[in-house]
Amino acid sequence: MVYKATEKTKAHKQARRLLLINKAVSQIKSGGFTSLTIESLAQDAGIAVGTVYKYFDCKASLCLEVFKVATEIELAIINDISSGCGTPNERLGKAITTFSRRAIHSQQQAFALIFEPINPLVEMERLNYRKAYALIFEKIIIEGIESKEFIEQSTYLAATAIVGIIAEVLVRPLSQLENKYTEDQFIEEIKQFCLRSIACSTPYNKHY
Amino acid sequence: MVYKATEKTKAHKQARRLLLINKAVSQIKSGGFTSLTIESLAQDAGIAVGTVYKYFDCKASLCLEVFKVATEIELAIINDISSGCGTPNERLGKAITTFSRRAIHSQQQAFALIFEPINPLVEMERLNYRKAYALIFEKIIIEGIESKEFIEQSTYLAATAIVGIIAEVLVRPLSQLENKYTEDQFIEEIKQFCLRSIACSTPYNKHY
Amino acid sequence: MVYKATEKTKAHKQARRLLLINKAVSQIKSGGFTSLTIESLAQDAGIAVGTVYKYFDCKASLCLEVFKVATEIELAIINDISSGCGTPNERLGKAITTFSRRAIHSQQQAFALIFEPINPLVEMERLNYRKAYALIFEKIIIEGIESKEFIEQSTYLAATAIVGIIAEVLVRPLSQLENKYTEDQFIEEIKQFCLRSIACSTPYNKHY
Amino acid sequence: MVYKATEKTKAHKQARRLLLINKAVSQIKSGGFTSLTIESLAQDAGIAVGTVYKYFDCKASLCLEVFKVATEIELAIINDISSGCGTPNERLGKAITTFSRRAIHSQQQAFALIFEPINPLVEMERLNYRKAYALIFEKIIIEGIESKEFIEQSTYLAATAIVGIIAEVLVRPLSQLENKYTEDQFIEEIKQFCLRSIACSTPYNKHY
DNA sequence: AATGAATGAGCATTCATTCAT
DNA sequence: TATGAATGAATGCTCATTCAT
Repeated sequence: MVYKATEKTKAHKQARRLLLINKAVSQIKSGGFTSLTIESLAQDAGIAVGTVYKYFDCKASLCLEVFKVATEIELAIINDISSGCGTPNERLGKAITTFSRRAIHSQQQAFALIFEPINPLVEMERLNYRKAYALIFEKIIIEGIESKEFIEQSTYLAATAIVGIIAEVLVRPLSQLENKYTEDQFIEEIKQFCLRSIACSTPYNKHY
Repeated sequence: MVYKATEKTKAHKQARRLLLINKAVSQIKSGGFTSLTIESLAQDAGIAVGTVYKYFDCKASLCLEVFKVATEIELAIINDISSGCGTPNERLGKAITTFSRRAIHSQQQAFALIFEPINPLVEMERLNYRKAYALIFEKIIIEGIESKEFIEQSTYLAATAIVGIIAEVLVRPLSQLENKYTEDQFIEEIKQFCLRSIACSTPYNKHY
Repeated sequence: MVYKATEKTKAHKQARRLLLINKAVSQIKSGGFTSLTIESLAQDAGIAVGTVYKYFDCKASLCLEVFKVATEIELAIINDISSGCGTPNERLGKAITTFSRRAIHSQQQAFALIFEPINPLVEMERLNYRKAYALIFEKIIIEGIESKEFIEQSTYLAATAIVGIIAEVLVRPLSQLENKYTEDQFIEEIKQFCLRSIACSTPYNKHY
Repeated sequence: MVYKATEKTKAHKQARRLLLINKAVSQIKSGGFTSLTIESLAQDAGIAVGTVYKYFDCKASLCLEVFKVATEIELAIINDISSGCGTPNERLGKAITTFSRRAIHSQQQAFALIFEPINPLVEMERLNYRKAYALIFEKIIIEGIESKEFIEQSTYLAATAIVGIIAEVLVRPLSQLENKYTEDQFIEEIKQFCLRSIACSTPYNKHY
């Protein structure tokens, strides 16, 4: 009986945690981590300020959880694409375009997850997240190297560079795209840039 | 006489401004813009809080000034290298390695100048600064395309990508390098990655 | 149960608000709005600075509230007298003497409410307050004109003038009365001055 | 020789004082005493901040001087009119309309001189200024009482009330006139209101 | 377990006044 | 005498965290 009650309690507690995290994710989606305060979160979740501290030690660890959940969703999406069928070249291209498109369409969230300084705890986790991303890209790159589709290179650098390019080109401006290109054209450009470097494929039939 | 006095005064004032800016730069070098408060700056410079406001309207414009001074130093260095002699390939390579090396050695400052959100005024200036960087790289890239050393491509994307790669790989971690590589090796890797994409040169005699 | 708790909480919150407002009123009574600072108020109420902001958005809205509460008390008193029985002449006379007496006895508060510049929000409210005052006086004046007790005239001007006279004669000096007259005599003078103008009644049996 | 030099110096000093006072008057004309700072005044006069303190002990006494000069100009104008020829009724009427017109046309200055809280020193002087005004009005009123044009009354109250009415009706709103009346009509109304009370003259041929 | 009121350190900014040159 | 750079106390406001109920 007691055990069961505890079980129930635990489940309830976990549900509350998730609710809080989801609400927090919503907040960072629209205003970044800056807009996330304990008070606004509590209000949003319909609970008291003090209650938040029953589920999270302090704001830093709340942010950490929020960061983890949000990034894991992104990671899973990219991971799915990467594990799909197709040549490494195709799969890497798809991963890059997907990542790019998501970055454009959730620019504020992408900015928060990739750039926004939050606290040392999160910064450390961000390194892990970047590593995870890199690992996904790296896996494809390694396969491509093995199949001779890609040239020999530092897979760590290549994977990290992809993130850097997309972040710099699409996320950090937190603004409009160059209107010289459509979204599709721009994403295609980015893909080509990355693949030229990794696959060392000379592009043809492209005119600027 | 009066003229001289004014001259002297102006020089003195400019000297004090510079002192403050330098002290501020020191602060952002070790703790980023976050650690820069008017009080800490005043204390650091051995003056009163109110005195800071004799030299700067408000904190926002102080930050702007600090940002400008620090970035202009960086820009000038890269610009010098870019305008030197050598083929576009050589010059772009040199620019990339120089930028990389400086980023590694003043990581906290590089982070502050490239990433740290400060205030809208600085963010606008940052766009200019990024454009200036891109323009330097773009100039070489355009020359390279004209001399057929580089392939046809979006020079805007290429230039921006360079900044993104270096930022992501070297600056954002705000941490140690992968110990697999020496600093020199890593920088060489970055250069190769960028040049492969821009010059589409197949690397040879490289072993990983 | 929950409902009750909310009720209680609300009542408590309202009580605290009132406490703060009352403390603030006390402060303006002795030193005007100038002497009212968030810190002094907090200290006076025995709470922390931050707590004040649980009850009021900002200092401006606190001042507005304080202003409203204090003026509404004054308005209600004058209004009661004005709606009482008696001829317009009698009622207007009573309203003027009551207003005068209160102005004398809470000179600093009267000054704060009528003259002291505070902030745009309060200035706007002050216009409303003056309008409300004028309306009370105007209502009696209009009745008096209808009953031919008062002559035809600009009721707006007449009502405003009453406030002006009392303010100038009793409030603004922020000092002692002419010792030539007793308080009662002086108030009687003011009443006669106003009524002569409004009712155009030639006074008789008065000796100076 | 020394004596002469001192003379010259004194004259020079006096000239500087006047320059400063005039500049200060200009400032309060456009922005009230609030806008008058030692720094803005020094800049306006083309001298150093510290120099201002060679001519005035402190800001309070500067304000006092400025207040005195500005009010004395106003007083002189009203005084001229009051000492002119005509019956007391005519002269009082003229004084009231002149005062009113000046108040409307220099509302900001009128506000500063009549209402704006500055400092205890000035507040005391303001009482003198009001007394001076009252004295001018009083003189006419006393003459009118002697000539039986005006009824017996407290001349102090009557004189003060005039100031109060004009201040309340024209100055304090620091805004537009009721658009029901033209400026001339409104001033005429005010005159009539005052004269009805003081001269106890039943107005005729007026329609509202 | 939940509440939510209370905390208080921390920061940008203003301006009359001083004093060494 | 004139300068003007320097002073520093004072104030409104924020928000993560605590704790009595």
